[in-house]
Amino acid sequence: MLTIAEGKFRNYLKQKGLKFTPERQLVLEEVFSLHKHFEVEDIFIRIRKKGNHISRATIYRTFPLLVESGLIKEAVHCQGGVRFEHIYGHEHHDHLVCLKCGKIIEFKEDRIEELQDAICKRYDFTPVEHKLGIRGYCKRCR
Amino acid sequence: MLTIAEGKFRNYLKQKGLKFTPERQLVLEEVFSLHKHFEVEDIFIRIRKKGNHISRATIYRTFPLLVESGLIKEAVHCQGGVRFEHIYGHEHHDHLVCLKCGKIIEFKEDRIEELQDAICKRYDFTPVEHKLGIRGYCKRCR
DNA sequence: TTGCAATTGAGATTTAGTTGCAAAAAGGAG
DNA sequence: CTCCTTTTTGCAACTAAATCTCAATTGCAA
Repeated sequence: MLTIAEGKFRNYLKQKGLKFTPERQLVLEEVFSLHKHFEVEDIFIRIRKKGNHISRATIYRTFPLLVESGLIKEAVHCQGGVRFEHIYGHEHHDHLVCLKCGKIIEFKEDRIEELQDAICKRYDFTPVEHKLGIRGYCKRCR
Repeated sequence: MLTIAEGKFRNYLKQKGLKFTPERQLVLEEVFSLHKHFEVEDIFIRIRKKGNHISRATIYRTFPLLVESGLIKEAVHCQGGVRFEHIYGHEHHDHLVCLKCGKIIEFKEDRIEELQDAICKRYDFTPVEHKLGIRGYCKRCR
């Protein structure tokens, strides 16, 4: 899984004339060791905790490359910070966000794609991606 | 239109024990003189251009009140900054965002509400609002 | 092995937004 | 209308997130 992602990343870098450095590898590994939404700071702290050295600037510079290469993307914009999530190895999904406890429920609903196509046809628009976020209250916070 | 919005705002403020000040009126007027997405800085500049004085801090403090009172809301999270749009006097709609030119097309599609209800039922979730943003290319940028 | 373009880290810088505080003003009570 | 309490304002200082600068370093292709 990580190996395949690494391959994808290496290809992307090579094709852009960029280099696969130890720092970029650290970021990639850390990103794929998590299985939930994460932000720059999470990755920074985890790499440092393991005793490896990296600067925040490097992580900030690496994230856009991971996005560009199709491995991660900006997640639903929830509370405050910018959060990311994996794309690679995950089906597309959307989010329910609880306004009280902040819990995020992921869901999958194929009819959204159908709707997207119908709407885009109406406006002569070529879709690349969509993000649907439903905010409200989960059953425990209601 | 503005008068009614002002009434709503006055009611909200009174009910919270807050005051309707000339500065808040300026912000309200400026916000409702625009008919598209806007951000704090836009409002600041427009008020200053008209020769009125106001500080950025006051606008930053007023926006949450306008949101709380149901007059405006944070719009689709497009490129960079936080943008707002009117709620009052506008039906709910969602957005197509062109990745190249940044153009925003608003659309209305009732089936999204139906889908939302079906999904929320599935997860025992009580929806308050949703935001659907479709990113892609408009017909001129394709 | 060499050379050059890309990369890194550290800190400076930018940008967006928030906060503390003293002076000013809204607006209800009398 | 005046008084009094509470809120509001503006300014400047501050914070946090992200970006940039630049010298030193390093990958990697030839």
